[in-house]
Amino acid sequence: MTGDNGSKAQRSLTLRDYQALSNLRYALRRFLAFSTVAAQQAGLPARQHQALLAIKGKQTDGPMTIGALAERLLIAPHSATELVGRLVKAGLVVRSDDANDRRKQALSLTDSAEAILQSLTLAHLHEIREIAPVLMEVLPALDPGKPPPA
Amino acid sequence: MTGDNGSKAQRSLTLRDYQALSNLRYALRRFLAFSTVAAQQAGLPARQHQALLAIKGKQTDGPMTIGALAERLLIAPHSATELVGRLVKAGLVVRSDDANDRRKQALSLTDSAEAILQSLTLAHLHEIREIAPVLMEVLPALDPGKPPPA
DNA sequence: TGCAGATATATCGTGTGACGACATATTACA
DNA sequence: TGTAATATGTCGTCACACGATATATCTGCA
Repeated sequence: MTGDNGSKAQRSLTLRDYQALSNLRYALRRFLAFSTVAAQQAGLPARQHQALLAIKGKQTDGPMTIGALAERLLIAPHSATELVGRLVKAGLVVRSDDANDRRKQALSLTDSAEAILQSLTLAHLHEIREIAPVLMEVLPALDPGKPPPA
Repeated sequence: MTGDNGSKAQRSLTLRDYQALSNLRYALRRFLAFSTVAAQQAGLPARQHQALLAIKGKQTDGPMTIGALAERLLIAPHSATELVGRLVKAGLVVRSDDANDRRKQALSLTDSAEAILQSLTLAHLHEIREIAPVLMEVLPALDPGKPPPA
């Protein structure tokens, strides 16, 4: 095989395309690494922080459930079960039976979780103000239809 | 007085702030999930794909080394050693001794890796054109100095 | 009304991959 | 030259997500 697969046009890929994509991944990694470190300094694993944020930032009506959390975090429902189990054990989340559908578990944050999440969210907003310009710069470089403003 | 809350004003967080941050994380998770699935369909663990991209997209002169790869991927050097070991075993990367500093290992992609990476990069560029508008929309919502267009 | 299937959550064993601790090889420099 | 610093490698361990499976609850339809 020659690696020329013919099913898609590939002439357009230049070294700069690879570099731009690599730079995007690097920027994302740095943001995620910042987030991970910030969460761990606050005493919780990154996944647990994301879960708290997803519970707090729920958009639709009604309480957050295990299943909805799984969808938001893009993990399997039973993985969300385990994650929530760790959060409950850490005193950050409380489960309560949903009155309408007793299969469901309504999730809510404890005061402790609210305090930690507020602090972490402030830090993240600050960090995002640092990296947003980087993203705004690297994203257009990846779209040949919209080259960066000259 | 022009602007005001640019650096120190710590206005209290509203529910919208949490929602905006939650939405950003969700968008990032979807992109990373897309990337993971695409890589696995190409027969590669996500980390190995990222390593290939980092090697291919190297910006500075000279060959990629284990240590430079570790810095780019934000992992410990000995983790990069293990990662490269898996890549070599998979026939995607070749090590060669650096002539100038024999402690270093010069890394290069095999033809097979080049082909896979090209295909994956095309798919990623296409996906980014889909999600870039989402990011462009959610990012300003996180910066109080630049609220989103009503 | 009753029961099969769907839905929601929970449990257990497994596997991947990063890390800490430690080891080895090479280079830099006092 | 000897000693610290740098670069890479090895091994044991651990967290966490998953697949397979189990249980509880709800829904629809005969």
